[in-house]
Amino acid sequence: MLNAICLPLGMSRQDVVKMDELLKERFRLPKGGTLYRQGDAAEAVFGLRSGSIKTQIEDANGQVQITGFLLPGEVLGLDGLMNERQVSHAIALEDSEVCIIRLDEMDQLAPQLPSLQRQLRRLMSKEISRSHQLLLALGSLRSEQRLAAFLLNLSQRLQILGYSPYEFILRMSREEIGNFLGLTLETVSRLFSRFAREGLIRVQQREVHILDMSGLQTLSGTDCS
Amino acid sequence: MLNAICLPLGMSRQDVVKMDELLKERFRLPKGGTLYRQGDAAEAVFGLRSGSIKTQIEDANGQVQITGFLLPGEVLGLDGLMNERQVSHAIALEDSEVCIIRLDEMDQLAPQLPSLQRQLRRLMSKEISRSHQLLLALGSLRSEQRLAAFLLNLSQRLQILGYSPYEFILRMSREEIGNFLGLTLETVSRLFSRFAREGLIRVQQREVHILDMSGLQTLSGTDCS
DNA sequence: CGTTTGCTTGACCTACCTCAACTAGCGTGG
DNA sequence: CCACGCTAGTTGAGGTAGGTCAAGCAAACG
Repeated sequence: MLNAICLPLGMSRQDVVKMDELLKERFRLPKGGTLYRQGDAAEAVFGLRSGSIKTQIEDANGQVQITGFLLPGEVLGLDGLMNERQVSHAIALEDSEVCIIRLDEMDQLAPQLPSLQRQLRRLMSKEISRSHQLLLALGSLRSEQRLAAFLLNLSQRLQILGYSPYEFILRMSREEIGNFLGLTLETVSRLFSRFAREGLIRVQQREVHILDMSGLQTLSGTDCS
Repeated sequence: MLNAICLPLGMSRQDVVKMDELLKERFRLPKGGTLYRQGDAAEAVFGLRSGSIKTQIEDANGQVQITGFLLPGEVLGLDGLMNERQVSHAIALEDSEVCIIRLDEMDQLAPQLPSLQRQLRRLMSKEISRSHQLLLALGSLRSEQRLAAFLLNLSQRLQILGYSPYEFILRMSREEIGNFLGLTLETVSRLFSRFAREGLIRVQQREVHILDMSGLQTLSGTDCS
């Protein structure tokens, strides 16, 4: 049941049993703790079981870009499989728990578990298209649209996890949101205030209430799909 | 020899022979032709053998974002493996030739060819970190840095293919470059003129000569790595 | 050889950034 | 428990990078 959180999709009963082998290894990560750093050896991917984690890359000048905020059930470390080196940092936004999926173990199980390979492929593909979506946002949406889309995305993912899509706690700071969306913290703050003033949301510190979901969708340009 | 272009890295001799099976299917694509469209069934990935291709996504409002310019030896369609549906368009920038790698065929070969799976994994991982890099560019670089980085990246990839890194023909319009980098065509044009004025490059229409590689590197912020 | 398409350049504008001051929580130690 | 300091967030004023609009030009194309 809980295993489903790690690599959830389309597996037979006995496959899941075999999977158990892979997922036996767990790891607790305190708030602010680093799961891995850019340059580390990458011999595993990680399934987030609880908590939340940000991933970020850093260029030669120390310029940082957050590439994702991960929620339980999501998988990280997929970008490190190219050269078995991590190319990003993964930092816990709150106390978190991950399971470790070692690649060599996975490859040993592969012949008996073709669905596992396909599953990993699907996850990687999803991450590719997710970051392409993000490119669209950074490349061509205006600030208000970016933040609206960000909130809606978060809301949706929390709903999938069984939480209310209408009220939630942001695990990240304004600065982190801004960095992620290619904006400054001031702009993010102003937008929160403005959205609240316009009755779209209610916000108090990191607690967000979505009052007008379809209003946000209209704003983000996501609704007419 | 030419097969190496399709899935090049780290394979034994006999593995390559088996690979041949997979790659027998070729396809010619005229300039402007569409290899696949968003929504198409995705049962294969494609290796670009010659020419160049752009990939782009389109949102509900028709907003387009180019996510990549592909050169020979590079693989596309990796973002469609999530739901066996293409999530992007692939359009030829010039007459091109692709080889087709069907996923079901690949999965059949998988038991005999574990390296193939690993190779695909590496390619997908590379695409993930490439788009994360791109996020960094769109999120936090200034226009001049983006264009400089773009030119350097192109130059590098062409050099790997055996072409001169100092002079090449852009296969894409100013508008396409602008869209890719999150800028307008006017800004791109102005930057080309400015780079030329400053002696960094010589540019005449789509023909680019890089005169001061390290100058470009300094500008892009890539040099001090 | 005219038409179309892509590129350049200029003038102006605005969305977002920068800088700065102020405020609210929140943890810590006296 | 309060006072203090610290960090995160808010808000304002003003500046600027890059967008928009518009005109002109050069290649490419039928």
